[in-house]
This record gives sequence, C-alpha cells and structure tokens, in this order.
Amino acid sequence: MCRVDGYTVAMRADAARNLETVLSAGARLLATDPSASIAAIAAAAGVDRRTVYRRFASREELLAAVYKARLDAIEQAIDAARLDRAPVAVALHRYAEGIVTVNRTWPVELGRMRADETIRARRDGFIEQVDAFLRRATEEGLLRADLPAGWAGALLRQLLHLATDELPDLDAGQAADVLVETYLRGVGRDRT
Amino acid sequence: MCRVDGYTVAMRADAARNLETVLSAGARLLATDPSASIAAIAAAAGVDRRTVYRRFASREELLAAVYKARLDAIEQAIDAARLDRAPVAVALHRYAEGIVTVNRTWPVELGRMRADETIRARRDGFIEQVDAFLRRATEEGLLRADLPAGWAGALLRQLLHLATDELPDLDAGQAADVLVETYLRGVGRDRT
DNA sequence: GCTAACTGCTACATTCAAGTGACAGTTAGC
DNA sequence: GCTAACTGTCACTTGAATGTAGCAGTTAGC
Repeated sequence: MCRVDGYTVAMRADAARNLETVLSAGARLLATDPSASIAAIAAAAGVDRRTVYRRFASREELLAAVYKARLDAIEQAIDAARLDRAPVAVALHRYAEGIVTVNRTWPVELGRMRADETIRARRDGFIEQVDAFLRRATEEGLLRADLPAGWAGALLRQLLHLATDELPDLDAGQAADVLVETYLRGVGRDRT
Repeated sequence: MCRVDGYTVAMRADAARNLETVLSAGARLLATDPSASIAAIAAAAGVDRRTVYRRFASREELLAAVYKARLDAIEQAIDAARLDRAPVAVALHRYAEGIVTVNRTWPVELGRMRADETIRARRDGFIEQVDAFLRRATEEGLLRADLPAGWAGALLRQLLHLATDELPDLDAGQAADVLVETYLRGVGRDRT
C-alpha cells in the first residue's frame, strides 16, 4: 500500500516512485512536444519503455493520467483560493499563486483535449468557476464592466502562463504579485 | 511566370494557385496540430499528396515554406508600422493591427522552431526590433520603467495572440483597439 | 490546336512508434 | 531468507507516415 497523488494504491514503494517519475517526465516532455513518444518519456524517466506499458494500457491512458494530475492540482488550487467566498482581491491573488505553482509542476497544456470527454468536462467546470468569480469581482467593483465578453477570463489565463514562463527567477508568490498588478491595471476599475 | 507571396516565379497560374492553397491549408492545420500529416494537409487543400511532394522535397521544406510565409507577413507589418521612427503610440497601434491580421492569415505557431537556424534567426531579429521599440516607448514615457526584464515584450506577444483568438467578431482594427488599451493600462505609465 | 506543364492514381520501399509476449534477474516487505 | 512484485531485455506484429516511381489524363498558354 502506498500513496500516489494523494490516493492510496496497492503498489510497492519503488513502483510508486517510478510511476510518479514517469508522470512528471511525461508532463515535462509533452509540454514542449505534444507528440513525444512513449520511448522518449520512458528514457527521460530513466525506466524501460516496457515498464510504462505495464502501468498504462496505452498512450492515451498515460496522457489521461498526466492531464488528471494537472486537473487535480488545479482543483486543489481553486478550492484553496475559495473563489466563491473569500474577498475578491484576496481570492484572486491566492488563485494566481496557486496556478503558477501548478503550471510549474505540471506544465503540460490542456488546449488540444478535444478527445477525452471527462477531462474536457472538468476543465470546462474550472473555467466556469473562474468566470463566476470574475463576474463577482466585476459586481463588487474590482473589475471594469465595459469589456468584451470573455476578455477578462482569457486575459487572466494568458497572464498565468506568461508569469510561469517569463518570470522563472521569481518564486510563485512574487510572480503572482507582478501578474495581479498588471492584470488589475489592465482590466481593473480603479487604481489603488 | 506568376506571382506567389509577392515573388515572381516560373510556374503556371493553376499550379501557383494550388501552391498557395497548400500553404494556407498547411498553416491552418499545423496551427491546431503541429504533427499534421502531409496527407491531411493535401486533403484539406483539395490536392493529391503526390502534388505536394512535387513542390516540396520533404515535410521539412513544406514547414519551412509555411513559416517563411508567416515571417514575411510579420516583416511587412513591422515595416509598415515604422517602429523605429513613428510616434510610439501610433506605431504600437499600427503594429498591433498588423500582427492581428498576420495571426489570422498565418495562424501557425513559431514556438517549436529549435530546428531551422535561418527561421529562428529571423524570428529573433523581429523580437529584437520590437524590444528596441519598447525601450524607446519606455524612454519616451509611454511605458512604465519599473517592470521585470522582458515582461513588457512578453505581455505584448501574449496579448496579440489573445486578441486573435478571443475577439473573432471584431475586425483587426477593433481587436487592436481593445488590445492596446488593455496593454497600456497594464504596463503604461500614465492613464490618459 | 499543339505542346509542355501539371495533376491524379496506383503501387512500392522504408522508417518509426505503438503495443504485446516471454523470460530471466532484482528487490521490497513480510 | 523467502516470496511475490517488479523491472529490463530481446523479439515480434501492426499501422501509419514519409518519400519515390511510372503512367495516363487534363489544361494553361502560346
């Protein structure tokens, strides 16, 4: 019995370590090249290609596991930010810091997930939660109300990627500071 | 003799049309799936796979031609914006509108161009021109001077993609308006 | 209308990744 | 220490994409 990604599974400890290494290496490789081969991922993780196939029945299953790891981390960040309850300014900053951390841990991009239904559904759910939060932030006067539909949400998503890629020297909190300041100046209502 | 992409080439008119269709279909498909096959691109262009191979010796050559088409369009947009001479506010807006148009015409992404040396060199040259422009804009008081290195340039590049993807109902000029306003609020020095 | 240019089609060789099977060797955990 | 779990390696099939060849048919452009 071991713990992987927060779940208890029947697996030997060394096998669980290998599994996590494969997922992490997979996320890293797939982020730069979405068509990375299983052989490349296995090599990056320092295990044999055959070992990957013992844990995942197919390439699709490995991808799904990587995406799931990212989605779980996002879910945790959203919960921790309390987007639906906390004061909007506080929730925004906490959310930004959490997602920057997720982006650095699981850099893989979810953009091309037309395939898997469950994954897309979860992703859409998260986007809806953030959009609801942005609506609340607009009602409470944090954001401007005269923006094109979807602009505030899309901008926030882009800035989160930007902070992840372009501010590698800053820790997640500092990167979130820069990001949130630029964001609120860009689409916020009043200057503080 | 015919004109393709502004160049005069020895080619029958129908062949030139086919060539442009292939390039355009290639850019469209490669934008959504960088590993799109030659067969898929040929099918999308409505020609036989063999026809593509008659014009391009290899997949790499086709990719290079697509990237070159995009780079040529970017070069034209930069020249038209007169980044090194025109008033910064005017140049910024003209550049934004031009790049939004380029992004819509040649949506293919240049990110993963570690391979081809000439293409990367041209891309780096353009980035340097824009960075020089942003330095000038900072000196002349349009942009804030207290931002992390590279932040203003990276933000502008992201916003250009964002405007292309998220404002499909607006024409290039209107999308550039929204983009530039958000940009100047976000990293500009004074509010107008 | 004639010719050279161009295209579509069928077929083929080659390479590469996906996925599977069997077996021998190693190691965690009792 | 013993056993079950786990791993690495060799070997194989399958499928898909790349790139090439020849031939028959069509069409632009003089």
